[in-house]
Amino acid sequence: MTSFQEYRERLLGILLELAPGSEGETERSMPEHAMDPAQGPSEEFDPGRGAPAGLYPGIAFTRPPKPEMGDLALPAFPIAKRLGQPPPAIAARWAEAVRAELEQPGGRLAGRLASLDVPITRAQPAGPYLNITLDPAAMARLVTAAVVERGELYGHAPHPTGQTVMVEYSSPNTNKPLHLGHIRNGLLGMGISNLLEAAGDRVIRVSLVNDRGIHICKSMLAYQRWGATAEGRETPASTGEKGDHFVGRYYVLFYNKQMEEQAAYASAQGIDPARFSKSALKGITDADERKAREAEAERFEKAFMEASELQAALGAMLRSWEAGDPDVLDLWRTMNDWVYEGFRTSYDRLGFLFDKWYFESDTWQAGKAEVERGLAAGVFYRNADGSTWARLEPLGLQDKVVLRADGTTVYITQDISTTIRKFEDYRMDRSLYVVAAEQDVHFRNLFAILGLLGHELAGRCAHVSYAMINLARGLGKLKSREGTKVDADNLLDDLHAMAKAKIIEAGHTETLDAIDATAEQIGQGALKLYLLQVNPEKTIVFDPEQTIAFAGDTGPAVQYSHARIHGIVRKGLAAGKLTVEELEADGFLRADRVDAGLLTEPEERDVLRLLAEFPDTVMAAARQLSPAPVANALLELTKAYARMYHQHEVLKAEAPILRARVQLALCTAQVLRNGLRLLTIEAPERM
RNA sequence: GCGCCUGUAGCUCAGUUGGAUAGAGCAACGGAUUUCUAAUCCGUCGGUCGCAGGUUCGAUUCCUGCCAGGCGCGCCA
Repeated sequence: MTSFQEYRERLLGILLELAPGSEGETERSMPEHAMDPAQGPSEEFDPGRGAPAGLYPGIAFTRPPKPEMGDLALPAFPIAKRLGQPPPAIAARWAEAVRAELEQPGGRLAGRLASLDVPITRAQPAGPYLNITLDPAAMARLVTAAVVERGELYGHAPHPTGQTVMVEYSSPNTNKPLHLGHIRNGLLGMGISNLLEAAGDRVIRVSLVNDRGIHICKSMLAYQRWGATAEGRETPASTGEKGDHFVGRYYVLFYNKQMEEQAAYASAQGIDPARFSKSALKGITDADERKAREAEAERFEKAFMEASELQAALGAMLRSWEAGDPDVLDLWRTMNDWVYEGFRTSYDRLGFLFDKWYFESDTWQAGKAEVERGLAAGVFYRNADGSTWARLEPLGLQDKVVLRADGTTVYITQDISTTIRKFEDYRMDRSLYVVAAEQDVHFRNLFAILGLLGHELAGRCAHVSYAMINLARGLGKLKSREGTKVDADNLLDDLHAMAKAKIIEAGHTETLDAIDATAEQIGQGALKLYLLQVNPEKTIVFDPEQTIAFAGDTGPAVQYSHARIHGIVRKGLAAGKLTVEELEADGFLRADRVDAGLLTEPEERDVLRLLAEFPDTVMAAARQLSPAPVANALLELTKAYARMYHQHEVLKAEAPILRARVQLALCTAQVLRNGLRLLTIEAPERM
């Protein structure tokens, strides 16, 4: 069984042998690319390797701009450059050589061209390109057979790479519920993990929970002070809230109380805090004046923090926690358990999976030991005030605190030891951190510090950065404490309701026995494909009303195509156009009942081409560590399929064509399903 | 001020290690089908690829500078 990719590589090799100048030029062209030390490191982690390294490295098939020009194109530029001749002349000579071989199969290549699974029917020069047209019937047979044979693995690399990659994502805080930003993060993490697996890597999915630190103490302190009701302390069970929302409410409460405290402090000092608001600062046009005001704001903030009773209590609580105070630890465990229960519910709903959970509370102390090592090694130094710093200036970064003056750890301290722990646990070849771009500097610092400490693993770590989601209409950044976040659970509920309303409106309630399950799949499909079709480095502007839609380039449109294909098969069976005996267990038609060679309509060939290229897209996406190419390929396939079935009726066609079209539809459904699964989106069979 | 990211049609985005005439969706307008599920299809309209240089046979893509927006430059995480 040959895949289109294997076929194409074989064809490329043969065509290059027929290229002008190939006999004399090969020896000279080999060495310069054969050993390029600069390529070494990137090669090691490149999941999409296997590009044809022929006689002319760097030459590869492209696609002609119009289908009638051919199926594949080779640019003649590299050869033209080497031979010092104009590209069109090269292309013309090349095409002539290919034609001669086609007409006399016993020639130079001993009939290799003629023995290909898919014969060439035309080789034509077009300007600087050699355009190749393939036999459509053979092409259709090859592509459908590949999809049928590989089934749910179509798009996956045929061989494992032997590489193990860890992907960390989600990484929530235990004091606030998940918001839209976490969904983007989780989708990227899941998508990248799925893609690397498809490329043949072994992937370990981990979540690192931020379950300790001064910010966690905020919800704890708030609960300790204001969590009592007449009936005693309230709990998620007593209020009926989801655990993470319950704790998040106390986090917001702390914030609000501290704002009150700040207002009181300001008025006692005779200061108007409105002077320091974002809008007030923005309103100052004079640069010097604004700088002065910002400095003033900073001084005020610092003075308040020093005077704040809440801040002092927070610091005391953190020290108690680090000292192992049983009461504080008890409260901490109780509240964290509430949060985890809430998280579990949300992750299950979204389909996010993890192989391993790391908790900063388990690793932070080992970070202190690493700090001691760094001090001993002279890569860290202690400041006069007692704080400990990593010397990063020689590396072009700024020195970084690794231990506070009071001896407590900071964020990066525990990340040092967590990273080491991860490598001890899994000995992976590579460790990826899917974390927002706000933390670019943090990861540069982290990897630099690990390197300074002499850890070889530093070179195996990489930060997969992505941009944040902004809200349309000036709602601002998705931060939870201001209360302007887009809460994940609420958003999913809204989408579910919208999808359900649409099902009811369309009158599909009678054919659907699981309306709620389907509505959930569609609502999530809309959100997930919307978020995944844009490249990670791009900021997403989120407008719930305008951007989550069910028509056009959307998840539901992809799901709809998938559902309709199943509808056609159901209808074909019901109408006696197809029989159950013809269907294999995997859902495809039996090979001896189908001749895909009958699929020669232009719209059918468009679909076949996209099916053929799907594995390329998956590999490219894995290489780019971005699910976006897959999302966009699915949308393209969906549109091509919709055009096709609109123009060429399946069930009313003559029996042989009917079966060929059903098989093509089934292949399309398979690829849509495979792609959607890479994106953590479900593919309903009815909607 | 310094660093990173982004800038493509009115809006939201694609654009495959630099390749042929830069593509979708939405919106607007006009059409198709008493359906193989209208969550569909066809057509029209819409572009100085932020600006200016440079490298190249060839630049939306690579380099430099500038402009605009975002993020970061915490003993927060």
